[in-house]
Amino acid sequence: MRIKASALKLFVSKGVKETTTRELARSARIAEGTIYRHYESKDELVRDLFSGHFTQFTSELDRAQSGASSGIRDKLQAMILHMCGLFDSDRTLYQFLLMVQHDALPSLVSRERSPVQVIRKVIAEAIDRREIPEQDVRLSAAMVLGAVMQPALALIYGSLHDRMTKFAPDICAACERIVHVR
Amino acid sequence: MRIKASALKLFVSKGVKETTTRELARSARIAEGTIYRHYESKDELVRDLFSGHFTQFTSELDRAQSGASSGIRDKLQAMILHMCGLFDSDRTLYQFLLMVQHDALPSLVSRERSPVQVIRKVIAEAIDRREIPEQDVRLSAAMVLGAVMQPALALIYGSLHDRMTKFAPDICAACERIVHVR
Amino acid sequence: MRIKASALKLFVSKGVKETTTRELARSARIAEGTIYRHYESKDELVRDLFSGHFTQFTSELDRAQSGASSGIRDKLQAMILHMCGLFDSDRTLYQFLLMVQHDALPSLVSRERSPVQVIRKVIAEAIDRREIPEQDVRLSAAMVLGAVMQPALALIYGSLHDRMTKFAPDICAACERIVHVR
Amino acid sequence: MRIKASALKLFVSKGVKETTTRELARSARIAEGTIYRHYESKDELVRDLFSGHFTQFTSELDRAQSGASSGIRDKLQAMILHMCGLFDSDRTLYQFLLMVQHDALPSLVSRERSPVQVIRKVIAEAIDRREIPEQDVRLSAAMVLGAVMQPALALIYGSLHDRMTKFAPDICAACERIVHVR
DNA sequence: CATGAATGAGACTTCATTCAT
DNA sequence: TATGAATGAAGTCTCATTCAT
Repeated sequence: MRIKASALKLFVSKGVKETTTRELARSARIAEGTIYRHYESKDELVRDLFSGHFTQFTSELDRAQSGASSGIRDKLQAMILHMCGLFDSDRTLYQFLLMVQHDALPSLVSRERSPVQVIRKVIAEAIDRREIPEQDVRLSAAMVLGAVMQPALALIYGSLHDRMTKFAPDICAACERIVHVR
Repeated sequence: MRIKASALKLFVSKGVKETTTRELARSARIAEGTIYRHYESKDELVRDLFSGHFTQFTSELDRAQSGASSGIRDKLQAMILHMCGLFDSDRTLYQFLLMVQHDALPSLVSRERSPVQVIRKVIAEAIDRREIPEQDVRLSAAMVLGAVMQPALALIYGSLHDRMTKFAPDICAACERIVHVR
Repeated sequence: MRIKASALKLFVSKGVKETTTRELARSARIAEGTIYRHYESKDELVRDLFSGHFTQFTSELDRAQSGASSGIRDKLQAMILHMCGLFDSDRTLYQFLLMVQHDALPSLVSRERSPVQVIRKVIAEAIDRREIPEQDVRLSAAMVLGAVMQPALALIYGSLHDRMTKFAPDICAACERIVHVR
Repeated sequence: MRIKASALKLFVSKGVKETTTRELARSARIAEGTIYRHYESKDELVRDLFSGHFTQFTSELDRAQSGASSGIRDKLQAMILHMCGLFDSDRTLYQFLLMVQHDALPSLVSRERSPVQVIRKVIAEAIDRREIPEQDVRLSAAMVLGAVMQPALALIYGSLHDRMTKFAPDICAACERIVHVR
């Protein structure tokens, strides 16, 4: 729907609070009042948008991982490629997902089913399979996620250039080393 | 000063835009108008706060690094210990620094002198010294920073517990592997 | 529109700066915020009001003058009658026009097309037609305008009574003598 | 005193309401609080300033008039020269006196003893002496005042140039004709 | 379902005045 | 008596939300 797409773009580019309903309406080519036919409030729109995309992204990440062959190397690669691919194809959505970690949004998001959680699972299963040594799964998952997210930020703020997919191999290699593959 | 401390706490805990001057004044135990004897506007207060702490943090990180012996291992460790130590001693300030990367704040901050920049320098010098192989310095620095920042976020949002310093050794080890030490 | 009428009245009776948006809203029987759906700021409202009325008044004065037969006597009379008539029919508007000369409003108003300018033109043309002797047109126009404006002020402040139109004949005669008619 | 001189200048150049006590203090090279050692309030300062200068000006005008020989021609000339002289020597003060007629200041000023009142007296006495014909003294006095004030405004706003004294002879002649001298 | 002018609570800011030093 | 930081009432303006059309 046009509202969601406009809202996403505006929220990402100027922040949620600094996006007014007036701008939102203008950008979606609808009247201000019309927003309230679809959402009870601006807050509900925000919530809907965030949880929808967050849930979907988590599912996709999980699907990418489970679609890969059973080694951690392949699973890590699948997840990282998925994230880099999303960055390159829809940077706005990607940034939006990044926002979730910050602002006041984390409250909106379940800790149960989240990207980190998927990464944790992959690492935990690899440990179970003795592919990698015992380690603090939560810490490793956080570091892996960080090693993907921070380069994305660098791309966004211009200190890194090119498509993110180009960096995928190096990121994969680094993540393998983080979790002690081999 | 009481204004700065209160502002920092409020900005971190609820966001800049969602902190009103009224709350700020009440929290600092001053009248609302008094804010404006110290800062021209709320915006100026934000700017002052952000750039001040950001600059200081960057300098401290640089000092930590240069104080360490000349190997990259020691320098990485010094920087990571510094960041973990700051997290444990002043989590509010640390979170504030995290905000700088997101929101609309990055605009306030010079890309010239920033934490990543310090990390980049350390890596670049290690390459020059042949301690570690050729690599994309910008990418490596981003991944190292991510491997420190993301665990901090996990601590903040409660998926990781304990003092951050306890994780420092593991983070150091991971970062060394990221940049191919040995 | 109700806003303009209320604003005019209040600006005239208590001054621009001393009229608050709250009073303005109450007087126009609208909400304070509604003002800002019609004008970008209080300043814009002031500007709009002033320049609009000033321009219109200048045009009317010009029309009055050009509608009269070609002698300076008739033209002076037409202009003076127009001004006296306006005073009697809408004293508020007249006072508002007086304000334009003072306060800080003159800046808002073009020196190009103004009442004095119309009077100057009438005098200059009469000189060209040899109806009246050579003279400093700018000075004469100023004195003529003054001989109309000051009695209006006297009426406003109560040292002169009656309708202004009653004084028109005497004012006309005085103005003719100012510019040396015959 | 420095306060009065600074206040006069600021009030004239930007208006009373738009001059802040802070500016006033800075301009007078004193602390803001010090103003209140000399005046109970900003309002009192305004009142003091206005009525003081207004009274003094009225007295001077009266003195100028009574110092002249007994014909109306000389008395008019004396008054007009006095006003032109004041304009040329202290334009700020002159403008300030002009303000009195407008803004909300008239309330501050007695109708009893004012410049117009002096002019009225001169005209009334000339009528008594049969120098000039019967006429509406209040109207004539207003027109005379207008014929002096409006050129001053023209000088202030730049549509007339030169020193005002240069225009005095013409203004005198015009005023004589206004009141039917000869 | 759509519109968009109106609303009014509340945000940021200004400034005359006070008061401890 | 002078200072100037602090005050807080009041001003201008914003914006999510409502409602008559």
